[in-house]
Amino acid sequence: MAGRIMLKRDSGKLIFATIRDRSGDLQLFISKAAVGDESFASIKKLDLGDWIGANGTVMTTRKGELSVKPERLELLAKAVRPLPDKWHGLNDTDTRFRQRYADLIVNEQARRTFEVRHEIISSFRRTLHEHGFTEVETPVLHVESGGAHARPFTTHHNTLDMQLYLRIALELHLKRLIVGGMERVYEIGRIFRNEGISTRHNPEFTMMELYQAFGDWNDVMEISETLITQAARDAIDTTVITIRGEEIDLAEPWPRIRMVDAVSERLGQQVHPSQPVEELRSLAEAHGIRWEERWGGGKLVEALFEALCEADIVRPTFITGHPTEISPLARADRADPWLTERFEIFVDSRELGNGYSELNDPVEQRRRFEDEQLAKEAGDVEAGTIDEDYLRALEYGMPPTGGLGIGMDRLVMLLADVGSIKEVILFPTLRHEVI
RNA sequence: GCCUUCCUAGCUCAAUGGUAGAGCAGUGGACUUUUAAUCCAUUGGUUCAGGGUUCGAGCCCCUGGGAAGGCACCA
Repeated sequence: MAGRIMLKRDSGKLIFATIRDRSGDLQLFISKAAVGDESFASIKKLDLGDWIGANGTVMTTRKGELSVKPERLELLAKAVRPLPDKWHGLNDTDTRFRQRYADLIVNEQARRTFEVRHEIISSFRRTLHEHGFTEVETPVLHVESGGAHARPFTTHHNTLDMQLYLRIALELHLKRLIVGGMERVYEIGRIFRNEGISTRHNPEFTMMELYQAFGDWNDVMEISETLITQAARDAIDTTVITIRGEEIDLAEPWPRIRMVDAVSERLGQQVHPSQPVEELRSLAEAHGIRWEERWGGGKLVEALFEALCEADIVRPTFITGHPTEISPLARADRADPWLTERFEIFVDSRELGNGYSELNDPVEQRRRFEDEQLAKEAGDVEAGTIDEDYLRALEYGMPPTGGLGIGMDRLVMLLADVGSIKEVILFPTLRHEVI
């Protein structure tokens, strides 16, 4: 067997060493008599952190610990740097994130978190496979930056001499594949947003997006529950998690609340994006929201929701019926053109996912893009532009489709029960280290 | 970008403005059944960097760097 020396207890002619590989810890019982004087002397010189290989027999010590008694022991790789404190581990977040290798060596918690991450992602792939979805890969380098409200990273291709954007969403390419007749596609991929860094935001993060032809928002809400509940079973062996001290069973149906109803209930008066914008502005002002001139009723309703309702959401909840104004790619509600057939999944006040019945009318989509373009020209740096190729795709005919996006990093945070996104990303974005 | 807090040995942490320390790791020694082994001895410092105040600064002040949390933005 092979492993890294994590602990060493030297009692003269007998050395106990705890070695670790990815499957766990094992004790070596190294007897001077069994390995010979010369070899024993070199084993005495081994340090914590060294990688060794050993051949021997399985035995039990007097205290009953299963051990291996080596006849031969080989140094595989020397650790020149000392390991962090064997008892206290590595606490300094700066060192833990910059030197993740050291963090993983000594912190069990860090190893577990990334195992949970792996189990969640592979669980998603299994569930989606069972539902007949095809995994695809779409470009990271985009000519147009679309599919979400976010500031992109820009880059440049030398030979083509063209400006490119790192993708901020997977959406528009995946829906092109629905036009192409692939019917059920998904991608789990990295996206990039040139925005602030916080406990919930990293400039590059992992998104799962799926699109299902002949489905709508109700179908993808159902898939959301299935994906996440099954991921919990696979990754942490339970669907019951504790959020803010409250025990919550993910397997129970998630409440569905319309955004306008949540705000109305909170305010004690009906709110709707169709009402005069002045009324909504004064409501916003009454609650300390700094609104902007270009905001319509829809944006104001969203701002009210964020200010008044978001903080109170603990258990997974579908907030539905987002205003059309803030949902340029979602199909309008068949019963209310001011709202869309859209939902966001909120858990513990954080947005975890987003989905809707996709807008598949190229004429209506062009109108929405034009509104985006106007907002961009008016100074909204996150607004999109008119993606002519996407419109051309829609003109070939996109079947009615339901779409869903889930922020994988935040899902890992939820199930692994860690408070910072840096804990679920192996190498989070940090400033330059001054050495 | 803003606010608050933090940065001392390889790691985890101490140190009223008055000689920079402990535990672990390392080094030397004792020990053939340990479990963070134990015991004896011992090495190790540009106190994040630079400036200032002071007889004297790890500690007070200023500037810069990095981190964490919060706010803003967002998923």
